[in-house]
Amino acid sequence: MKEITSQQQRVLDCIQIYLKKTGFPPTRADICKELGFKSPNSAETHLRALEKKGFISIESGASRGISVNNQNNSFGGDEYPVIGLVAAGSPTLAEENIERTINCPKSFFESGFDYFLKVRGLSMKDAGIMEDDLIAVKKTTDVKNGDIVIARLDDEVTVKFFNRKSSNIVELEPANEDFENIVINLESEQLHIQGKSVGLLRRN
Amino acid sequence: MKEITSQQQRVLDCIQIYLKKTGFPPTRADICKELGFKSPNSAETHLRALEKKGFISIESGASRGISVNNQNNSFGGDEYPVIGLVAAGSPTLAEENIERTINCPKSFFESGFDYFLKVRGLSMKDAGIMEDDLIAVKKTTDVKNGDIVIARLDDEVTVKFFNRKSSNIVELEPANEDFENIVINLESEQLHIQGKSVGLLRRN
DNA sequence: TATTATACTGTACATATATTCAGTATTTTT
DNA sequence: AAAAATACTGAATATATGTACAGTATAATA
Repeated sequence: MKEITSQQQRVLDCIQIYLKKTGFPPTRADICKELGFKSPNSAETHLRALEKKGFISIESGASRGISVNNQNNSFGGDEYPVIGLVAAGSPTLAEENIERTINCPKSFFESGFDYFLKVRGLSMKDAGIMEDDLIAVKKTTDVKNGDIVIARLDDEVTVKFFNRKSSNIVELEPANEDFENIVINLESEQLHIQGKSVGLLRRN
Repeated sequence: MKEITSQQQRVLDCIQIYLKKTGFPPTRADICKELGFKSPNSAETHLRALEKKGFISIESGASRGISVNNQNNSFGGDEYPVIGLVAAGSPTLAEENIERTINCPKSFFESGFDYFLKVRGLSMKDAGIMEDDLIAVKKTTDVKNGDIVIARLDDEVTVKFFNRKSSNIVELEPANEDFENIVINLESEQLHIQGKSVGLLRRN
């Protein structure tokens, strides 16, 4: 699959958005209307280019005969990034990088979520969170005591139970007796709550 | 949503199969060809009936302007049953009943799977399997030592590690020191392997 | 019993739509 | 420097397609 240009990407996005919204592909005219082109041939040439590069297939003669060549053909689903968490045991340097993506229906985890976090270490073992498990993370700062949160301390990211002791004191509690609580004084230390766990995915 | 007739169901199925295969909805003529109708109006009237009953929406004037009204709009996915496992701790009566279904892409768990099993009890706690977790089960009798299997003994179903000690002796091992191994002599007792775990889903 | 819904065939037609041809201009590749 | 790809406008056209109209027949409903 060759390189896609920015305009071709716009057209491809347009097709997928239209598909999601209406349930069927757009016509050349629809694409023009959406992207501001004034000739249906503008859409046509982009479609031919996208077909040539393998991003879409076009059924000749059929109206709206465009299909997006997704390897995993799950429409309605979305690609969610899997972010690697380097050492969740005692938190070390947080090197967040997208390892890959997983196609998963939007509504798969009840309250919606933003990405998967790959777990390292066993600090949350007793909460049933094992090494290489994927935690479905919803980005939010609205967390309650007892929530499993993804927290950042300086450059270190960790997964722990959240427990606010007082207005200034927060404890991050592991679920493994081999690990110790992390006590944070908000006056002297910065705590960034990146989100909370809304689910878990494990693949053997 | 009113009752659907068998013929209307055939048309609805036809639309969804066509969508899955081509990526775009069928024309009236396509439906006729698929179901053996000789007049496009046959398809038309069925479509109108399906629209009236709320199963589909039709964009007036647009070719192939059919969209299926799926509450969870995830095409390409499938409905997988969730089966309740009554007490996985020390195995009790296996009352298998479909609690509900979950829409999930077919390829979500690598080797494919057949249903979700809802876990009761904490006998597999140290393997990261907690109460109410959903185990993705692949139906198979081909299990190796160390696999997490779904096994039936008489009318009791349980989830345990599989460990064949000899040709006649199988041990089912929990992952929780509060529980004890189940030793089965295949000569005197019947062991049915229903399948093995290929993944796990947890929703908070 | 009259009415409505279901389940079709068959014909016809306006229009929605793909697609080709003729240009223009810029950028990238060879 | 020539060729090919990109990125468009604008007009024209064959056909793909929705949709209405005219029938026929049976089952379900009021």
